[in-house]
Amino acid sequence: MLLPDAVERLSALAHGHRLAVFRLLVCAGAEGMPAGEIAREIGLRPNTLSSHLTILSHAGLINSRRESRSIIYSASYDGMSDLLGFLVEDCCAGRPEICAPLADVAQSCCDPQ
Amino acid sequence: MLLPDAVERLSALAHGHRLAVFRLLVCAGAEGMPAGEIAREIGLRPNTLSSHLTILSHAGLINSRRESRSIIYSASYDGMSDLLGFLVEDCCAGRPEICAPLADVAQSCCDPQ
DNA sequence: TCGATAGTTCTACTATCGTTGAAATATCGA
DNA sequence: TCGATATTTCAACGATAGTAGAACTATCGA
Repeated sequence: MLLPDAVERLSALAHGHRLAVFRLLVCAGAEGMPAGEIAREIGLRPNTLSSHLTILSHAGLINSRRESRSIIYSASYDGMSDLLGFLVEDCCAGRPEICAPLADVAQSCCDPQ
Repeated sequence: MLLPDAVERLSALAHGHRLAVFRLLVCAGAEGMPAGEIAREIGLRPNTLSSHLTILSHAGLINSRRESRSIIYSASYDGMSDLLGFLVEDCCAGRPEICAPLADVAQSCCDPQ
Protein backbone atom coordinates (compact mmCIF):
# COMPACT_ATOMS: atom_id res chain seq x y z
CA MET A 1 0.00 0.00 0.00
CA LEU A 2 1.34 3.39 -1.03
CA LEU A 3 1.21 6.59 0.96
CA PRO A 4 -1.41 8.31 -1.22
CA ASP A 5 -3.73 5.33 -0.81
CA ALA A 6 -3.22 5.40 2.94
CA VAL A 7 -4.00 9.12 2.94
CA GLU A 8 -7.21 8.47 1.03
CA ARG A 9 -8.25 5.78 3.49
CA LEU A 10 -7.37 7.89 6.51
CA SER A 11 -9.23 10.86 5.03
CA ALA A 12 -12.27 8.68 4.51
CA LEU A 13 -12.23 7.70 8.18
CA ALA A 14 -11.31 11.18 9.41
CA HIS A 15 -14.88 12.38 9.66
CA GLY A 16 -17.31 11.88 12.51
CA HIS A 17 -20.19 10.57 10.43
CA ARG A 18 -18.07 8.38 8.20
CA LEU A 19 -16.19 6.85 11.11
CA ALA A 20 -19.51 6.16 12.81
CA VAL A 21 -20.81 4.54 9.62
CA PHE A 22 -17.71 2.41 9.29
CA ARG A 23 -17.84 1.23 12.89
CA LEU A 24 -21.50 0.42 12.50
CA LEU A 25 -20.69 -1.69 9.45
CA VAL A 26 -17.84 -3.44 11.23
CA CYS A 27 -20.30 -4.38 13.97
CA ALA A 28 -22.82 -5.48 11.37
CA GLY A 29 -20.34 -8.00 10.04
CA ALA A 30 -20.26 -9.62 6.63
CA GLU A 31 -24.03 -9.52 6.11
CA GLY A 32 -23.89 -5.72 6.18
CA MET A 33 -26.68 -3.17 6.35
CA PRO A 34 -28.89 -1.39 3.81
CA ALA A 35 -28.20 2.31 3.25
CA GLY A 36 -31.55 3.39 4.65
CA GLU A 37 -30.95 1.61 7.93
CA ILE A 38 -27.51 3.17 8.25
CA ALA A 39 -29.00 6.60 7.59
CA ARG A 40 -31.64 6.09 10.28
CA GLU A 41 -29.10 4.74 12.76
CA ILE A 42 -26.62 7.58 12.32
CA GLY A 43 -29.21 10.27 11.69
CA LEU A 44 -28.26 11.42 8.21
CA ARG A 45 -30.27 12.41 5.14
CA PRO A 46 -30.15 9.80 2.40
CA ASN A 47 -28.21 11.97 -0.01
CA THR A 48 -25.67 13.05 2.57
CA LEU A 49 -25.10 9.46 3.63
CA SER A 50 -24.81 8.43 0.00
CA SER A 51 -21.94 10.82 -0.57
CA HIS A 52 -20.17 9.49 2.51
CA LEU A 53 -20.71 5.90 1.40
CA THR A 54 -19.23 6.78 -1.99
CA ILE A 55 -16.13 8.15 -0.28
CA LEU A 56 -15.70 5.10 1.97
CA SER A 57 -16.32 2.79 -0.96
CA HIS A 58 -13.87 4.56 -3.26
CA ALA A 59 -11.27 4.36 -0.49
CA GLY A 60 -11.71 0.58 -0.42
CA LEU A 61 -13.04 0.46 3.12
CA ILE A 62 -16.54 -0.82 2.38
CA ASN A 63 -18.25 -3.03 -0.20
CA SER A 64 -21.77 -2.90 -1.56
CA ARG A 65 -24.26 -5.16 -3.27
CA ARG A 66 -27.79 -4.60 -4.44
CA GLU A 67 -30.51 -6.72 -2.91
CA SER A 68 -33.86 -5.96 -4.42
CA ARG A 69 -34.56 -2.27 -3.81
CA SER A 70 -31.92 -1.91 -1.12
CA ILE A 71 -28.19 -1.53 -1.46
CA ILE A 72 -26.37 -3.42 1.27
CA TYR A 73 -23.07 -2.06 2.54
CA SER A 74 -20.50 -3.99 4.53
CA ALA A 75 -17.04 -3.28 5.92
CA SER A 76 -14.07 -4.42 3.86
CA TYR A 77 -11.84 -6.34 6.25
CA ASP A 78 -9.07 -6.48 3.69
CA GLY A 79 -9.15 -2.72 3.17
CA MET A 80 -8.93 -2.10 6.88
CA SER A 81 -6.18 -4.65 7.41
CA ASP A 82 -4.08 -3.10 4.66
CA LEU A 83 -4.39 0.29 6.27
CA LEU A 84 -3.49 -0.99 9.72
CA GLY A 85 -0.58 -2.86 8.25
CA PHE A 86 0.67 0.31 6.59
CA LEU A 87 0.40 2.23 9.85
CA VAL A 88 2.55 -0.22 11.80
CA GLU A 89 4.92 -0.86 8.90
CA ASP A 90 7.52 1.60 10.14
CA CYS A 91 7.96 0.45 13.67
CA CYS A 92 10.14 -2.44 12.66
CA ALA A 93 13.65 -1.19 13.16
CA GLY A 94 13.96 -2.93 16.48
CA ARG A 95 11.22 -0.85 18.04
CA PRO A 96 8.21 -2.89 19.10
CA GLU A 97 6.81 0.02 21.11
CA ILE A 98 3.96 0.51 18.69
CA CYS A 99 3.24 -2.92 17.43
CA ALA A 100 3.66 -4.84 20.68
CA PRO A 101 0.70 -3.08 22.32
CA LEU A 102 -1.10 -3.49 19.04
CA ALA A 103 -0.53 -7.23 19.10
CA ASP A 104 -1.92 -7.23 22.62
CA VAL A 105 -5.01 -5.38 21.49
CA ALA A 106 -5.52 -7.72 18.57
CA GLN A 107 -5.00 -10.79 20.70
CA SER A 108 -7.13 -9.80 23.68
CA CYS A 109 -9.83 -8.70 21.28
CA CYS A 110 -10.03 -11.91 19.32
CA ASP A 111 -9.08 -14.33 22.01
CA PRO A 112 -10.88 -13.21 25.17
CA GLN A 113 -9.76 -16.01 27.46
CA MET B 1 -10.63 6.83 23.41
CA LEU B 2 -13.74 8.62 22.16
CA LEU B 3 -14.82 8.98 18.55
CA PRO B 4 -14.06 12.73 18.29
CA ASP B 5 -10.50 12.11 19.50
CA ALA B 6 -10.11 9.34 16.96
CA VAL B 7 -11.38 11.67 14.25
CA GLU B 8 -8.86 14.30 15.28
CA ARG B 9 -6.03 11.78 15.15
CA LEU B 10 -7.14 10.36 11.82
CA SER B 11 -7.50 13.88 10.39
CA ALA B 12 -4.00 14.67 11.54
CA LEU B 13 -2.66 11.64 9.65
CA ALA B 14 -4.93 12.13 6.64
CA HIS B 15 -2.56 14.45 4.83
CA GLY B 16 0.36 13.51 2.62
CA HIS B 17 2.93 15.73 4.29
CA ARG B 18 1.80 15.01 7.82
CA LEU B 19 1.71 11.26 7.27
CA ALA B 20 5.21 11.47 5.79
CA VAL B 21 6.38 13.47 8.81
CA PHE B 22 4.84 10.99 11.20
CA ARG B 23 6.40 8.00 9.47
CA LEU B 24 9.75 9.76 9.44
CA LEU B 25 9.47 10.31 13.18
CA VAL B 26 8.45 6.71 13.81
CA CYS B 27 11.59 5.65 11.96
CA ALA B 28 13.64 8.16 13.94
CA GLY B 29 12.60 6.46 17.15
CA ALA B 30 12.59 7.90 20.65
CA GLU B 31 15.51 10.24 20.06
CA GLY B 32 13.43 12.09 17.46
CA MET B 33 14.46 14.77 14.96
CA PRO B 34 14.74 18.56 15.00
CA ALA B 35 12.11 20.50 13.05
CA GLY B 36 14.63 21.84 10.57
CA GLU B 37 15.85 18.39 9.62
CA ILE B 38 12.28 17.18 9.14
CA ALA B 39 11.57 20.17 6.91
CA ARG B 40 14.63 19.45 4.79
CA GLU B 41 13.84 15.74 4.56
CA ILE B 42 10.20 16.21 3.51
CA GLY B 43 10.82 19.38 1.51
CA LEU B 44 8.64 21.87 3.37
CA ARG B 45 9.08 25.50 4.37
CA PRO B 46 9.69 25.93 8.09
CA ASN B 47 6.42 27.71 8.77
CA THR B 48 4.35 25.21 6.80
CA LEU B 49 5.97 22.33 8.65
CA SER B 50 5.43 24.10 11.93
CA SER B 51 1.69 24.25 11.37
CA HIS B 52 1.63 20.54 10.54
CA LEU B 53 3.68 19.72 13.63
CA THR B 54 1.22 21.71 15.73
CA ILE B 55 -1.65 19.66 14.34
CA LEU B 56 0.11 16.32 14.93
CA SER B 57 1.11 17.42 18.40
CA HIS B 58 -2.34 18.64 19.36
CA ALA B 59 -3.74 15.32 18.18
CA GLY B 60 -1.41 13.53 20.59
CA LEU B 61 0.58 11.75 17.90
CA ILE B 62 3.96 13.40 18.47
CA ASN B 63 5.90 14.89 21.38
CA SER B 64 8.40 17.72 21.42
CA ARG B 65 11.22 18.99 23.56
CA ARG B 66 13.55 21.95 23.18
CA GLU B 67 17.25 21.22 22.91
CA SER B 68 19.23 24.40 22.68
CA ARG B 69 18.04 26.25 19.59
CA SER B 70 16.33 23.22 18.09
CA ILE B 71 12.99 21.70 18.92
CA ILE B 72 13.11 17.93 18.73
CA TYR B 73 9.99 16.05 17.69
CA SER B 74 9.35 12.37 18.23
CA ALA B 75 6.47 9.98 17.57
CA SER B 76 4.13 9.25 20.47
CA TYR B 77 3.86 5.49 20.61
CA ASP B 78 1.06 5.70 23.14
CA GLY B 79 -0.93 8.04 20.94
CA MET B 80 -0.58 5.73 17.97
CA SER B 81 -1.40 2.61 19.98
CA ASP B 82 -4.56 4.19 21.34
CA LEU B 83 -5.71 5.02 17.84
CA LEU B 84 -4.98 1.56 16.49
CA GLY B 85 -6.74 0.06 19.48
CA PHE B 86 -9.79 2.18 18.78
CA LEU B 87 -9.82 1.12 15.13
CA VAL B 88 -9.88 -2.60 15.93
CA GLU B 89 -12.14 -2.21 18.93
CA ASP B 90 -15.27 -3.14 17.02
CA CYS B 91 -14.21 -6.37 15.46
CA CYS B 92 -14.74 -8.32 18.62
CA ALA B 93 -18.16 -9.83 18.25
CA GLY B 94 -16.73 -13.16 17.15
CA ARG B 95 -15.22 -11.69 14.01
CA PRO B 96 -11.43 -11.88 13.95
CA GLU B 97 -11.32 -10.99 10.24
CA ILE B 98 -9.80 -7.62 10.96
CA CYS B 99 -7.68 -8.15 14.00
CA ALA B 100 -6.31 -11.57 13.14
CA PRO B 101 -4.41 -10.24 10.11
CA LEU B 102 -3.46 -7.31 12.27
CA ALA B 103 -1.98 -9.60 14.90
CA ASP B 104 -0.01 -11.27 12.11
CA VAL B 105 1.31 -7.92 10.95
CA ALA B 106 2.26 -6.91 14.45
CA GLN B 107 3.92 -10.20 15.15
CA SER B 108 5.85 -10.64 11.92
CA CYS B 109 6.92 -7.04 12.16
CA CYS B 110 8.36 -7.23 15.66
CA ASP B 111 9.51 -10.78 15.61
CA PRO B 112 11.10 -11.33 12.18
CA GLN B 113 12.33 -14.89 12.72
C1' DT C 1 -48.28 0.14 -16.42
C1' DC C 2 -48.41 3.05 -12.43
C1' DG C 3 -47.43 4.52 -7.89
C1' DA C 4 -44.45 3.82 -3.99
C1' DT C 5 -40.02 2.80 -2.02
C1' DA C 6 -34.79 2.99 -1.89
C1' DG C 7 -30.74 5.33 -3.31
C1' DT C 8 -28.02 8.22 -6.14
C1' DT C 9 -26.62 12.33 -8.78
C1' DC C 10 -26.42 17.23 -9.58
C1' DT C 11 -25.97 22.07 -8.26
C1' DA C 12 -24.99 25.55 -5.14
C1' DC C 13 -23.58 27.50 -0.85
C1' DT C 14 -20.83 27.93 3.34
C1' DA C 15 -17.06 26.67 6.13
C1' DT C 16 -12.69 24.86 6.84
C1' DC C 17 -7.95 23.63 5.37
C1' DG C 18 -3.21 24.30 3.40
C1' DT C 19 0.10 27.38 1.91
C1' DT C 20 2.59 31.59 1.68
C1' DG C 21 5.06 35.86 3.05
C1' DA C 22 6.18 38.75 6.75
C1' DA C 23 6.97 39.54 11.42
C1' DA C 24 7.90 37.84 16.08
C1' DT C 25 10.22 34.84 19.70
C1' DA C 26 13.94 32.08 21.68
C1' DT C 27 18.69 30.60 21.98
C1' DC C 28 23.51 30.64 21.11
C1' DG C 29 28.36 32.44 20.04
C1' DA C 30 31.42 36.38 19.67
C1' DT D 1 24.88 43.17 23.73
C1' DC D 2 24.46 42.08 18.88
C1' DG D 3 23.99 39.28 14.93
C1' DA D 4 22.92 34.67 13.40
C1' DT D 5 20.27 30.47 13.69
C1' DA D 6 15.92 27.82 14.65
C1' DT D 7 11.26 27.91 14.91
C1' DT D 8 6.70 29.82 15.63
C1' DT D 9 2.86 33.08 15.01
C1' DC D 10 -0.08 36.00 12.25
C1' DA D 11 -2.87 37.54 8.31
C1' DA D 12 -4.57 36.57 3.89
C1' DC D 13 -5.64 33.97 -0.10
C1' DG D 14 -7.24 30.11 -3.07
C1' DA D 15 -8.77 25.42 -2.98
C1' DT D 16 -11.37 21.72 -1.13
C1' DA D 17 -14.92 19.43 1.75
C1' DG D 18 -19.66 18.88 3.84
C1' DT D 19 -24.40 19.68 3.55
C1' DA D 20 -28.88 20.62 1.63
C1' DG D 21 -32.61 20.72 -1.84
C1' DA D 22 -34.27 19.06 -6.10
C1' DA D 23 -34.30 15.94 -9.72
C1' DC D 24 -33.19 11.42 -11.47
C1' DT D 25 -32.75 6.06 -11.66
C1' DA D 26 -33.89 1.41 -10.24
C1' DT D 27 -36.91 -1.99 -8.28
C1' DC D 28 -41.09 -3.89 -6.51
C1' DG D 29 -46.22 -4.78 -5.83
C1' DA D 30 -50.90 -4.15 -7.41
